[in-house]
Amino acid sequence: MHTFKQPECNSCGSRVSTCLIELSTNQVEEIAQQKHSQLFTRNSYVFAEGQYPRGIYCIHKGHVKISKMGADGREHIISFAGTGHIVGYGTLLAAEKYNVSCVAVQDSSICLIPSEIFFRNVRDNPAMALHVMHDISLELRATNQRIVELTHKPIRERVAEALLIIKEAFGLDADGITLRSPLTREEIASIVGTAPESVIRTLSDFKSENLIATNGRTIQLVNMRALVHIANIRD
Amino acid sequence: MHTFKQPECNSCGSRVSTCLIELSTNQVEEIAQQKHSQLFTRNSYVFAEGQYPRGIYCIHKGHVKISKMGADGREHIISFAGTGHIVGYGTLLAAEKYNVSCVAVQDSSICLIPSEIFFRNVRDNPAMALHVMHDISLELRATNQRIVELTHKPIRERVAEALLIIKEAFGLDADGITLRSPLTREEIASIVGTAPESVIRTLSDFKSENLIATNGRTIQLVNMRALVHIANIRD
DNA sequence: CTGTTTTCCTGACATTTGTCAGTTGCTTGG
DNA sequence: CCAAGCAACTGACAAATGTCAGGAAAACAG
Repeated sequence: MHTFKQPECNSCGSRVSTCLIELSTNQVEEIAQQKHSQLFTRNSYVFAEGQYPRGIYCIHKGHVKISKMGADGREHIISFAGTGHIVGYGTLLAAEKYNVSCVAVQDSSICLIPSEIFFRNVRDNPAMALHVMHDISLELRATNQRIVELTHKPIRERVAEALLIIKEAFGLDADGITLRSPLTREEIASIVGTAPESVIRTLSDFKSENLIATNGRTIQLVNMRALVHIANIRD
Repeated sequence: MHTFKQPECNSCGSRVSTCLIELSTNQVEEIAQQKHSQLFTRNSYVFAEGQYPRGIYCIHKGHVKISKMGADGREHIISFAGTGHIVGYGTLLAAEKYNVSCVAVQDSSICLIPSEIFFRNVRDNPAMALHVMHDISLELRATNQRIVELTHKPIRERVAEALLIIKEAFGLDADGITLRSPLTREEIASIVGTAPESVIRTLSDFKSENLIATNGRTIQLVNMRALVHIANIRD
């Protein structure tokens, strides 16, 4: 978690997949000079609930989870972000302490862009401002969706959906079925909002129905179509 | 639900409690001329899931619920908005169909501000843009909070919390304890994310513990401090 | 490679919550 | 003001999920 060779902003995925696409070459150059880059190992905190934001975080390489402590002391994973994504602008714009934590789930290289330069660009650049609003609004939509799913779907459906969420976030191996995910069963339970045992049991069911195969922590999606059907998505 | 005497923008609460506070007198005047005002009776839709947004809605007087259909066909109430609030800008900025519905829970007078004029002001007025971002970010925070509460708290805690949410949204009568709420037990269940019977049972418990009193649909918060404690809020 | 630790998995059981049926009591519209 | 309809409430039961304990397997550090 110490400073290392700085990633290049010009070749960074965040340049093309986020609101930073609205900036000129000069403006990106300015960010490149002011950013702070760090390597985060698995399970180390990028930021934590209760801290004050100091800027926004560009994920140059790797994956993080956005999570939050429940009243029962159990973690809930709200979402994932990976290479080329930006996290943390919501809280910065709300001018509040973080109410979620951001934790690396793989060794990840992540840059902090200080608040000041972010705000300046948002204020001076309407296209960037609209882009940010657009992204936050999409996040809000996804979160609303999630509320209803977590509240009204039985565990079997939610576990199937969690597998699809993991696939979206981490992708598949070359074989086209093996999840590229470092997540433990407990972390999957934190997506689903249940106990690890319930996840394990449901995965065992899926296995005996030949919908998935497992090999230690690794999961293979054998019958994706059936999983989509079970997940009962209608969006 | 037909056109009627137009409310005055200049004396409207939305002028002072929302992003519209950032606009000049002239700009407000322009909105006043372009807005469409309607009276919505209880249970009538302001907008519905799946429709395309045509602008943002200022609640001049009344209350609405923001809700969403669950996969099980049951309604889930995500939030409330009342006099002086604006709803619907998230979806407009996301440039998507509504993924939530907005329904009047009381007879309400609500104005539609067309997309075009809203976007023009957001684009030309950085202060307004920042204000909008701020508000959406707060909404996102609240929604994240809600996810964890709904997923990790038992029904008793969630019902207590729902009573406090209703108090925040609708306020109390002059006696300082009677909820000014038109909500049915089923609607409360839709906040809590459970069956109406479970809500009724929990309310009966609260009643026998002298935390609340009821009179038909009406609820009185007799021991607020205890309810806050049961709700287990830590924010 | 090997021992140690963590995670995965299973079974039995307790608890919570949902469902169904039926009664009572508001409340609302003619 | 009265009647019809809807909402509130209760009890008994079923189903889903959480909890606890223990063994097997995998991951990891040295």
